[in-house]
Amino acid sequence: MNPDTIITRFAPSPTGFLHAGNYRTAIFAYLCAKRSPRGIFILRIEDTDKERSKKEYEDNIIETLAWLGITPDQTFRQSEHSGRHRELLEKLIAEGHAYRSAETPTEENRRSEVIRFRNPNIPVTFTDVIRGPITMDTTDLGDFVIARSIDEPVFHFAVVVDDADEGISHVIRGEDHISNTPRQILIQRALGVPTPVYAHLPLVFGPDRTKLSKRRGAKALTEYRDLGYLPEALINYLALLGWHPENNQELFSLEELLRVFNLSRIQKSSGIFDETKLLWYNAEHLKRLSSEAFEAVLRDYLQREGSSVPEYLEKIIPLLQERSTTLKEAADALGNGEFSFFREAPITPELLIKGAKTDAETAKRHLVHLETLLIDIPESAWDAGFLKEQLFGYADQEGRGVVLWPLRTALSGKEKSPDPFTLLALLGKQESLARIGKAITALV
RNA sequence: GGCCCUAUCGUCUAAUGGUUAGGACAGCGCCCUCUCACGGCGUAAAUCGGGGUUCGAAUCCCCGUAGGGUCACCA
Repeated sequence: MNPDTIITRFAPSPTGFLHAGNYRTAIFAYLCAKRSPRGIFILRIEDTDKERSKKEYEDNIIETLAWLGITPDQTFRQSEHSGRHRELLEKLIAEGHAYRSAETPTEENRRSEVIRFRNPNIPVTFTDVIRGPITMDTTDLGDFVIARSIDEPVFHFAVVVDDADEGISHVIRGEDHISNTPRQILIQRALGVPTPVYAHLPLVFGPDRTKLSKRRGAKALTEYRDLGYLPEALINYLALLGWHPENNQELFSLEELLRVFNLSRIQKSSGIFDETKLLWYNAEHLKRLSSEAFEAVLRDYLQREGSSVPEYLEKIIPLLQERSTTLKEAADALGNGEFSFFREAPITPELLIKGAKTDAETAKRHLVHLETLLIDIPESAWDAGFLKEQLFGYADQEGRGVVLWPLRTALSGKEKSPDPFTLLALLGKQESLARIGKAITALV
């Protein structure tokens, strides 16, 4: 094995939906492994807690990782290794590093016998890549439990065995595991397996500065997909929450991250998950897409949400792309929002003059004049640029607001919309003239 | 409480003994503009406190303080 090859794992327990902080850990572990030659990233489902582990959660983890594009090279389930756990447990007992211990069953702990580790009661020092050397006295751990029975290893024992068997070179996990590390090192020494490199990531908190949790409104990551976020945006945001490149670059694709990511630039202090900044990343990544790619992801999104795809979608893709910060926003704009002008333009005399600061008579006069100008423009020349050329002189001369506001509202039926030239081009000559005619009538 | 970790604008962060403490998001203002969005420009905003060390400290050391983690037959 190449000594530069890094093998990392993401080892969630399928006992609930994972939040952004968990996936940030996965992203860092993935980047760390994949930056090295032939690096391997392993997904290990830690399902030793049989009561609380659920298939539903496991599926969600796999689905989310796939959506993010963080593909594991191998996937294990910890329960698959139970034979190996038992074997090493027996070895430890035979060698005197562990022993069967008689217990008095209590309300919570029903067993009358468990397997305990014979604690040498020594200080253990390990070097964390992010924090430097950390020393802890293991004495107060006592002879801790490593298995509920010979066939039911506890987390601390199972991780050590699996990490060793899978050849994990770097353990990248949350800071909440720092105090677990010394006892795991004790087990490693008893087993005679190497101690991996440890990198304990700072935690991610919610805006209320408390640990991210479902209870406090933290979303399962798939909810962001449903809200119209791009996986690229989540990856980019999460990677830069607690890590920073050497320059000021903010926008990264996964491939770009793979080129510059480095464990040594990870922050020591915990960060706060900021949805506002995530939204900005999403808007930026949406803008970076080619219009073909944008259309494709939007169609996917509409399909997944069960929304209909309007026949004019293709025409307004550029507008949608520029104006949307999420795919949901684009979908909403398409449905009943600012782009519904494609279906209908409900006008009232009030709307037609509202922002023009003029009276109905004047607005009508301008619309009539514009109508005569437009009638002469052939369909073959009917594009936004040319239309603006033809009409802008008049608007400039008469007052832009007083001319353009009635025109724009006549076409869109809305106070807020794209500019009138874009609208004319989008609607086509026939529909545009029909709407202008309607507006003129309304102003009588 | 014991043990452990952490501490720069509201948020994410840069600056590894010498900078007017830099950037980004959000905020605010201005410009562009018929409206909305985009875009451009600008503005405000921080080294937790106290002691050292040093010619010089955001940076190194100590003590406080604050926040967090962990003390399971959960992971």
